[in-house]
Formats: sequence, C-alpha cells, structure tokens
Amino acid sequence: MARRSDHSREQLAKMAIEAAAALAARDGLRSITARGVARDIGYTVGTLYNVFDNLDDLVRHMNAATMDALYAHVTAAPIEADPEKALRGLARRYLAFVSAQPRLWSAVIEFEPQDGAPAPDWYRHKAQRLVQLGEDAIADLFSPREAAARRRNAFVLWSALYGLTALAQTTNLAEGDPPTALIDTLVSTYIAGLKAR
Amino acid sequence: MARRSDHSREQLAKMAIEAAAALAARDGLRSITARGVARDIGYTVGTLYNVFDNLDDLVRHMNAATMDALYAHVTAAPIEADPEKALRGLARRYLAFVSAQPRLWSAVIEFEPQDGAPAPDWYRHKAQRLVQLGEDAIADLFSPREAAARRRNAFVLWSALYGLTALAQTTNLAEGDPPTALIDTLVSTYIAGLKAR
DNA sequence: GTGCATCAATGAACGATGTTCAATATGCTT
DNA sequence: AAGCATATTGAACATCGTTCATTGATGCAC
Repeated sequence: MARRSDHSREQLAKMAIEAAAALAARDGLRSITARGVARDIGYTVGTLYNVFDNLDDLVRHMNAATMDALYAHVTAAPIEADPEKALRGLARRYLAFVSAQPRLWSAVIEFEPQDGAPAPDWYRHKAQRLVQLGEDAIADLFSPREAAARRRNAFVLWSALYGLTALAQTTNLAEGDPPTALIDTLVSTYIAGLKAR
Repeated sequence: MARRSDHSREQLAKMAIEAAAALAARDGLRSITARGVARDIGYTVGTLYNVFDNLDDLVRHMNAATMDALYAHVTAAPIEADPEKALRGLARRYLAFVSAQPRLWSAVIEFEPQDGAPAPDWYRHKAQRLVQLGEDAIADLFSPREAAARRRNAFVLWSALYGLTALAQTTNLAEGDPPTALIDTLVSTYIAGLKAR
C-alpha cells in the first residue's frame, strides 16, 4: 500500500490537475474537493497534500494549465500581419476557447486564494504571455519610441476582452448580439481609435 | 433568546447584509460564513435561514447592495454633455469606488452560485442600470436609428471597464501605469474609434 | 536472498462549514 | 388566563480542508 511509486510526483500532480479540471468543467470551481480529486485519481487525501500545499495550490495549477491551453489554442493559427485582422483573429480564438470551456475559464476568473497573497510570478507570466500576443499584434500602430503606450494599450485591450468574455458568458445583458459581434465591435472600434490617435 | 420582534424581517436582512459586507471587505468573499454573520448580528444560524434561502442568497443580496452603492456613487456627480467627458467621469468614479472597496467589488466579480442557476432579473437589473448610464453618455454619437449599435457599444464599454478594474486590482501586469491612466486610455481610444465610424 | 532503513501512502481525527428541523420561547389574540 | 401562531434556537448531520502518527512497500547494503 504505502510507497507504491505507481506514479511519480509529477504524474500525480498532472493527474490531480486533470481530475480537478474535470470536476470544475462539470460543476464549477466550488465542486472541487480534496476528497473528490483524491478519489478520482485513486489515491487518498493525504497523498494530495504530499504534492500540493493545499487546495488553493492545486486550483492555481489547474488554472495555469487552463491558461496554457488557451495560449496553445490561440496561437495554433498563424497570426496575420494587419493589426486589426490579427487582433480579431486572436480575440475570436480566445472567445472560442472560453465558449467551449466556460466553467473552466470561470474558474480562472473566480479564483481568489484564501490567503490574500498575490499570484506568484510563474502564474502571472501565463497571463503576461497572452497580453504579449496582443502587443505584438498592434505593434505596427506604434513607433519604436512609444513602447509604453503600446504596452498600455495592449493591456487595456486584453482587459476589455477579458471583461467581455466574463460578462458575455454569465449575464444576458446583450440579448440581441452574439458574443462574436461584441468581440468584433470591440476590436474594430478600438483599433479605429488607435489609428485616429 | 432574542425577543422575536426586536427586528423586522427587513431589518434582519439589512443587518445580515451589512455584517456580510463587513466580513467580505476585511477578509474576502470566502470569509463569509453563516455562523460568523449570525454572531455579528446577535442571532443564531437558524434565524439567518428564516430570512435567506441559503448563504448564496445572502451573498447575492450583499452584491446587489454593493451595486446599488456603486450606482449611487457614480451618479452623485452631474454627468457632462460631451460623450467623452461624460464617459471619463463615469469611469473614474467607477474606478474610485472599486479602489475604495476592492474586496467588496471582488466579491461581485468572484461570486458564482453553487447551483448554476442564472441570476434573477432583479439582480441583472442592477448591472443593466450601470450599462444604461454609459449608453446615455454616448447617445449623441448615434442617430436614433442606431439604437442597436448604441446598446451594443455601451455593453462593450461597460465590459471593458469591468475587465480593466478586475485586472488592474489583482494582477500587476501594467506596472508603469496607474489605473486612472488605463481607464483614460480606454475611454479616449474607444470614443475616438466611435467618432471615426 | 536477507534484513533494514526510508518514505510514499494511508485514513483517522480535528475543527469548521452549510443546512435542517424539532423543540422552545415569545408576543398577540381572545 | 389561556391558547395560538411563529420567531428563534441550537443540536444534529454530512461534508469540508488540513494534519500527522502509523504502516507497509521499496530499494539498497550486504
């Protein structure tokens, strides 16, 4: 029983993350429990705490995996040269991913660790990579001397996309318009605004 | 035992909501517990369940109160006629409120009821009122025949603001820029984009 | 092969959680 | 004064996150 070494520490972590993601995808972030995850991977609670500091740690790793999957999905297609086309493509693929895995993405949005500690660098980097994609897409609209403005606008765009997907999922405020139309409106209008600077 | 007419049902609800808000403001959404709220208002758990269906119900009412407070704060100042000035004013007051009560606003963002039931109409209306403010602000940029576009853009703007405040609070992705600069960038650029239609 | 030290895995135990509901205390009516 | 209606209670239940002494499988020394 003890010391099975059926799986390495890394394998255990991966299995637990996938089991947690399956639970979250089905019934939401709050349905993730230590005992539930342990049961689903064929181990007991104690083992989970050998691999992760606590449940929040596991959830963070789960969310990191979701962000990795999002990044992979968004970069699967080539990125066009024209800023507006590039951005629209990124945004639509982003939306497609979120729509396909709504509860998984909700888990990323909802999650707030019990201790108010800020997210570790390795986690923040996952988000930064996504912002960077947007920054690259709009790079042609800025001169090399405007690096700060380029970065700021990329962050604003990413935040706007984030908010749009967050609200388009849950609320029903924009009844007439499909999410794609909202995304396109955002990208077109914002890019037009950038060009008009 | 507390005398049964010390407080009306409405008073009890108000006290519980305020107690929950105090807990959330100090230690976050997850620090709200039935026993904790009950203790703080001088009653026991059972009484809480006479007033609210369950904890999620209480949290929803707490978030509704937060949105009411936000609406009151945002509309406390007169709204200017010029779309950009009006929108910038709304956005800045929005940001001021969120910055002053970060954990309370986080509770609005993070909250997802256990049962995946959609938010009731009376709750969604609270958000809709805020979107309406934005729609009124940009009304002059649209002809009467473009009601759909006006509504869509108001929703996009609100979502963008929402995302910006959500991310500006937690992440540290935009290190150089204060939140106000991000808000102004968003408003200016988007309004410029609308004018360039 | 044998023995043993190591340590991954266990699962009982703890305090706290959300929620229920029979029992009870209280105010109002008659 | 008696009785009714009901607001309030708090014990009880299942489940939660987390800890840690115990256990037994494993790899290594010999």
